[in-house]
Amino acid sequence: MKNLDKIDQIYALVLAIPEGRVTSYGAIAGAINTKMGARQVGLILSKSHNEPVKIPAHRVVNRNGVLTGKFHFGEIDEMQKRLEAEGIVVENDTVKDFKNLFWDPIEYVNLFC
DNA sequence: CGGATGACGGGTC
DNA sequence: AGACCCGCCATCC
Repeated sequence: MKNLDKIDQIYALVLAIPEGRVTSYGAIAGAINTKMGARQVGLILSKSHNEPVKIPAHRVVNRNGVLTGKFHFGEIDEMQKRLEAEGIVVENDTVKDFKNLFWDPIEYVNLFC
């Protein structure tokens, strides 16, 4: 993890999010040893669609469980459809039962220490 | 080089 | 609960 570029660390964590679970931008930023904030994580993910590797960026929402990145998936409801395809209930652009579906990336990082 | 911008978050009221 | 402000920093003119 340490030798990877910050962007690769973000990608690695997002790729590690299990199906049917979600996390937040701030949680990812906090799990990585970086001075970057949650905002930068969102900025990186906004470009992730150009990457050769498929990044499940739809599993990343903001701290309130709101699908703030929905405008970057082409179709306006593409993000929501991908989440619902994994069994996640989305109501009014917000992940239902977000607190319970939340996947903390810090636990994943700790496995490699 | 500097100001504006943004898939954010924490704090305050 | 919800509106608001302010710090954050990579990126883009």
